[in-house]
Amino acid sequence: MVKLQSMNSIIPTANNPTIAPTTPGTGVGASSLSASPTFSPLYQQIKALITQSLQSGEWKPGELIPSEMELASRFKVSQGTVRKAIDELSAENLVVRRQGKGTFVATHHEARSQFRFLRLAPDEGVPHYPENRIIEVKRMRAPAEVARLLDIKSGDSVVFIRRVQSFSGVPTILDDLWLPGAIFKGLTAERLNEYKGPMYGLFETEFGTHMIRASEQIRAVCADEAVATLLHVDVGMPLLNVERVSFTYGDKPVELRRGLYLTVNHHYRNELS
Amino acid sequence: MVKLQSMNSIIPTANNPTIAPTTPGTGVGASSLSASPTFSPLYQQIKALITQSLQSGEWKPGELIPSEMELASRFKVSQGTVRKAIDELSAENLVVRRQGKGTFVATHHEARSQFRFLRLAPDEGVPHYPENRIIEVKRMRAPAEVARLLDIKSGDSVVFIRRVQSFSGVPTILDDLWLPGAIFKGLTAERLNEYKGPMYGLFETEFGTHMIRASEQIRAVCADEAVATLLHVDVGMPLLNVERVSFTYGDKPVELRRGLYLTVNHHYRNELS
DNA sequence: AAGTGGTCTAGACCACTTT
DNA sequence: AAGTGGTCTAGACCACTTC
Repeated sequence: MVKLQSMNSIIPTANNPTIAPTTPGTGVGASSLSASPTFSPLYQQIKALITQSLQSGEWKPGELIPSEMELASRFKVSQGTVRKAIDELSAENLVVRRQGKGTFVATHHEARSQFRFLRLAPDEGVPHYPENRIIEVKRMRAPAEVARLLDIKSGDSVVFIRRVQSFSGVPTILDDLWLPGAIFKGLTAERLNEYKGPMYGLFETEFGTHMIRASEQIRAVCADEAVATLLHVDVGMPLLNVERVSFTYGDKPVELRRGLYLTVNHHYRNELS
Repeated sequence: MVKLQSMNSIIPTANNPTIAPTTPGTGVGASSLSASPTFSPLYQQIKALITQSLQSGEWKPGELIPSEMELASRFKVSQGTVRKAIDELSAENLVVRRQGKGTFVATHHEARSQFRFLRLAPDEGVPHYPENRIIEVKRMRAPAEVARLLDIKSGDSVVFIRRVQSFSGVPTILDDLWLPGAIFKGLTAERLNEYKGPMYGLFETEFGTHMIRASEQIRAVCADEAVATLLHVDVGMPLLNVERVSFTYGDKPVELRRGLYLTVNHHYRNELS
């Protein structure tokens, strides 16, 4: 009996993993492995395999993935093991489970996930999505700092976007974005302007790049003249400076964003738990 | 056979719940319940019971709770059901599992959880805990806004604390705190000053109040004269204004905190996922 | 060796959705 | 009725810690 599933290195890049079934019916669930330095539970390996399929585009955002039973039979493990793998993927918002329907690949084209990456909420009333105005779109060579954060080479092509978002007509967010040119070919101001809805939805549909997580650093700054003009505020107005790096599958950085938030009638909301 | 565990209202405040065991050996895991409007899975009820014991102080922060087997036998359910309940409590940071040792009640007296509620990190170098200087401690009557957020009556007694926290001698955080006087009796500047380590650790040990989560609203503001003096910065310096309400078991608010963060060499870190 | 949590399986039934 | 995920149980073995 082959029993190799407890080595991390076992999972190959090829399609047919060496994960072996365990003797069924006897209750010998886990294989008889010795203490190995790189122990990885079966469900983690299954999780990695499913993630690979997500990354490779085998199942696209919004699509239904195979049922737990189907995956269990594909990977030759029990349904419970697949379940535990999907549990974690669901907790990380990579997939969404719907009882009675199945498990779907997470997508940004849903009201449900609209506010996962937009933390600015009104002081009064219910959150709603801002209006979008594209100020500028251009291609440029990546400055050293931008290149470092996007994990590309200094001088590589990047797409620069500047936009202003407004709530009920009041300019509130000034965003500067830098995107790797290699991924976002053909991104124009027109495309951004005609597209209604969250930008990450467009990235997902048009450029096959699904953002799965982001890391933000927040500081307080004062508006300079250029910023003051765009946000219709006085020079010196205190603003939140939110620097974000967004990642797609495989923890690959694919967006750098510097947002300036006017927090007179809004606040950045965060839950600590 | 009594089978009532699927009604939310079944869990009494008394110690002996009406959760009934299911027929063992037959594989009839779930009881034969009809669709009930307030369906609550067994493990959720177990979770609620464990939370009650945490809240009542049956098991105090840092202490070992009974093993899964023991809890399973106490509640007359399978170990797997207890496990699922504890899984969630662990995910919510109410308890900490340690393989081979047992499950412990979460405590703020641990390096592990020091930075769960302190999100200000240095731009360079590794995070470390700030030095503490208590500026003022006094009892006062709660203003309307403070009372509202603490869910007490306007005019009720509250403890007010002002402190400055410094990193490597540089004043960086000015905190104003309001605590319900009824809970924090006998809290003095001396106690706060002699105590080394996180304030939530002191609250936990000395006042039996364990913070489990907090909600923050962040804005950008400018330093006024009083603030500028305390933080050794110029008037008008942009600062993060972090308003926090902290909760203990049962989602009861027990702390209101307004922090002003100097973000010249530090930033507020947030992971979006 | 004994006890703890961690993993894995197998099988049953429940709740929900679609056919 | 059939298929999906959700819950519950029972039992086995593994990894880790303590005695």
